[in-house]
Amino acid sequence: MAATEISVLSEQFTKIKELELMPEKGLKEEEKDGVCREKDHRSPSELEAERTSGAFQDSVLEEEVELVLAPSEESEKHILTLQTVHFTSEAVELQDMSLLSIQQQEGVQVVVQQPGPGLLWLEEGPRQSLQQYAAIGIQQELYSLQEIEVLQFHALEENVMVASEDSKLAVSLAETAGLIKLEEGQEKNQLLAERTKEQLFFVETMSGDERSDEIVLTVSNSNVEEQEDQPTAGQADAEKARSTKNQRKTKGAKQTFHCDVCMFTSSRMSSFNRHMKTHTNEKPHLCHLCLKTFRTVTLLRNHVNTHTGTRPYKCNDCNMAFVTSGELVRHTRYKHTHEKPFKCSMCKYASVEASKLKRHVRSHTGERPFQCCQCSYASRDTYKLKRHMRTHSGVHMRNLHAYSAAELKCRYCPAVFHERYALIQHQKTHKNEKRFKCKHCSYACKQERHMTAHIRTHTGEKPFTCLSCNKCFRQKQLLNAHFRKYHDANFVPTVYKCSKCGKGFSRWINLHRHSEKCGSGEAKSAASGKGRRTRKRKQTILKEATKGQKEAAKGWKEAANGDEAAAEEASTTKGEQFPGEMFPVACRETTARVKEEVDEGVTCEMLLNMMDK
DNA sequence: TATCAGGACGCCCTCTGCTGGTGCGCC
DNA sequence: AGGCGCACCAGCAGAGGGCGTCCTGATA
Repeated sequence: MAATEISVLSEQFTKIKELELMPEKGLKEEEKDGVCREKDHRSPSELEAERTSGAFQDSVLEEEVELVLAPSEESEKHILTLQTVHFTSEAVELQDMSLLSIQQQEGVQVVVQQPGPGLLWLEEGPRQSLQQYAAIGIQQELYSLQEIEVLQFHALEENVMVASEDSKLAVSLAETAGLIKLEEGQEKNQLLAERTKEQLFFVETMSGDERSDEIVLTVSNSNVEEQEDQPTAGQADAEKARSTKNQRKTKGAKQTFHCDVCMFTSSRMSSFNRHMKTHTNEKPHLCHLCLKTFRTVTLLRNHVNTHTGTRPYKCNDCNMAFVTSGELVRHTRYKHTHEKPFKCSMCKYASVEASKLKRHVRSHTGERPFQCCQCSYASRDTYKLKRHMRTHSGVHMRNLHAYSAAELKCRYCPAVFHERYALIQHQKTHKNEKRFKCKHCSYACKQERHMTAHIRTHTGEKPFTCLSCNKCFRQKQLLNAHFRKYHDANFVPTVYKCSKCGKGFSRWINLHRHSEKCGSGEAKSAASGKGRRTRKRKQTILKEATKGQKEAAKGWKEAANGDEAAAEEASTTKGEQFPGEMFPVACRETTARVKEEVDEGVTCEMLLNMMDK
């Protein structure tokens, strides 16, 4: 193949600094957000740059350009990074040059159009001159970008004859890269190889082909001085943010702008520009009430509304009001319409918000992405991890005991603190208030559920009935403990065993009491064993329970078969065989539950298994 | 360019279940 | 005195509801 001859012309030259492209299938090196980038494929050493070295004089890298080529509508994106350089020489030869025009916006964004096949120029003013032309190559040997699997770029040191291996370009480069030479006369665009700083960059595109006839370039506004100076962190972010990878598709098609900092893409320049501001710390809008700053006027306005209490969006169904319309819509769904558009595919759960469904799904998958850094605990959402972290006091110390210049106000009273821990402790004094007071006695407690349970000591209500033995309890946890102990064959009780005499105790405190007199240290073991009286009693209960289970199961089975009357009769009459007046009620409820589950496909065998447990 | 509508994320809360400790009274 | 059941309580964790805030697509 013949080497590419480069004709370079302008004072300002746009150099292809780096090429990143999405290759054909199977060549992907990295794929993110639909963009696959080919990285760092260097040229072979024998590349010979036959170029217009004289045209390159004192070139200076000035602007960085990134180019995305869109060979097809939606699929692959070819990304180039260009840099503009300046040339003192105005010796320009335009023959064999392809032309690209660049519309520079605010010195940052550049969109490339293609009036001609290959030359690229900057459209900085109303009048274009050769000095503004940036060269992108051309020559006789042309290659289709679509067929380039590996692109390699070399910079040619200006005014230096091709001598180094690095500057031996094009042909072998192309060969190595798998370029396929196009026949002369085939319609094509070509960005030409360019020579500067011992690197020659080139990229070739096809023209007359919808796959390549539109290109978008973005030029950063960085300059040599900025590059030499160490920018501040914010500046660095901003500069990085300005470096984008853009894409322009076929005529009339949408452009896509890619953020180089995050995975954001947008087809709108305005949205893109607005997004880029999120990568800077620029917050020009100041709240005159608290001096807090905001990125946008809208955010400031919403914030000021929190000061003034202005909540323009009022709920028609209740007295709630909100700052934004979205809040009102969401509130309406939660409180009034109960519309839950996000439905779980694995259960009946539905939620108002997508994030809630996402969180819920983790209960199915078991995913626990939030790992505690101090123990093996992992949670399914951030809040639980945060709540868990309170159990690690060292974290606790750093977060809670640092001095806070800002006043930390108690949410329940006017008290103010400067230490978060003090605030929390103070607020606990409010929370620890025993707000629930019994109207029958002097008992008071902090939790309503405890008061509910306490009230039952006055009313005698025992709403929790054992389905197996009909024993009633005031608290569900007591019923559960009872059921495990006497009706669950798989239940293995914890036994606290005296290490001296071997006697077992069901509770540690009893062992402790015993050990004080026995002279042994208390030991905890899982050995079995109960008092004789207890064992005998348990055996009796189990015997009765087994009988009751069989009868009840019969009723359930009949219920499962659709014979509600028989089920009712079985559940009630058989239940009367056992002491306690609540069994029939409980059994009826159970029968109803069973029927509901039968409707969902639970088999009789499953029910019997449930009963056994 | 400003604004609206809606999504995404995070925070905080409640409800609930479970476990374990403690104290008391009865057998 | 030992054994046991019950009542009460604290603490942790699972699940989900509700809302504040920020961001973005669409549009006037």
